[in-house]
Amino acid sequence: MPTPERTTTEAIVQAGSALLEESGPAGVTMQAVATRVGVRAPSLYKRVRDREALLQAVAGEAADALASRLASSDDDLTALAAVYRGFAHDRPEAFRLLFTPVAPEDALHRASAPVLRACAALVGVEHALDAARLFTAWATGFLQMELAGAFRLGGDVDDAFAYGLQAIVRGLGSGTA
Amino acid sequence: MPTPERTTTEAIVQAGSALLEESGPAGVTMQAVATRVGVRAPSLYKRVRDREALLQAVAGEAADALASRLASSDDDLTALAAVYRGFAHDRPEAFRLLFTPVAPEDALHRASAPVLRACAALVGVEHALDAARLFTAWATGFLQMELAGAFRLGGDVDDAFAYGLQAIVRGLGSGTA
DNA sequence: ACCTGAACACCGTTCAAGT
DNA sequence: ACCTGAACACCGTTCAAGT
Repeated sequence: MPTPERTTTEAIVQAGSALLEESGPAGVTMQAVATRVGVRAPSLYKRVRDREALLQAVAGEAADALASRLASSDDDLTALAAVYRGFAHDRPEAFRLLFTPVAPEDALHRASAPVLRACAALVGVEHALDAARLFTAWATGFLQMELAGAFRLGGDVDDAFAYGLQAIVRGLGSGTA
Repeated sequence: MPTPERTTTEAIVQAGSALLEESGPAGVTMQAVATRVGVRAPSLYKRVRDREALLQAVAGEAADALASRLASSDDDLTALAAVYRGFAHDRPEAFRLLFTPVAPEDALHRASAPVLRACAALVGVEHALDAARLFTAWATGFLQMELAGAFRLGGDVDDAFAYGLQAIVRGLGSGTA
């Protein structure tokens, strides 16, 4: 006799995301997720291959959320940088997860279209990809350092972010080739 | 009756580093480390508070190794970038560990003196810290993306690295304030 | 004084048995 | 057709007992 479904993949992924922000990656145990969706741990395996697949799904959802925020931003690097930083502040653990081997390989890629457009406008289509990689690498590294507390000693973090962004835009704008 | 010591903290940390590169963070189990130094797992707790402290020590050793490489490099951003990238390629897992919450807070800080000197020469002492943060953030983000395979699609990675470095040096060199 | 086996708590995962 | 208790393998950690 069929049994009604007591949870959904979506609810599981959402529980995983919530636990991730509350307790970090180690807090995302199958048991904690199961409890949160009102089921026993073995039942999760009906919807999710294993814990790694669950974390991948959480990373995928985060990538989509980031992509959607970036897509509704202005297409210039200053606005995109602010949106990117806002996401990292709102969901620091998910942001970190995106740059982990567990993340789907194309996680970043999905979010990169607006950055590519902004870069093309600044340096031309020919160097847009290199420029986007420069911008993304800087922003990602900066935010990870900020989240890790690497900027505790000296200086204002907001100022350092603005300084870096300006220098990059300057460097890209004055490109020779 | 005293028993001779059958291992040392140094051997334990070195075993941890080797296992980290061979099998990633999950491969650094207390049992695997113990086996590698010829002892049983519980004995490790004589030298190391717990697994997290062991990983911290591994991260600390990696930070020292990186600092030592950077210290014997030329004090210009191009040379430092190449050394930084070389370290990330030689010890990718240790490099990743350095930007993880487990890393000692001052891990990066220890390696930053040469970068600060190079930046001071380029933009003056007043903006050396902001410039060093720009450079370090870019290099770190770029290398993490490279290690994660985020550059699989299109373009030459070496070229993208050189392009980014040039744009940053250009942007820093043409600073206004 | 250091090392170890045994034990405990906890986790991921499987599977036969329930409904 | 989905859910669950029971079981297994594995891991981190503690501790009394060995030498």
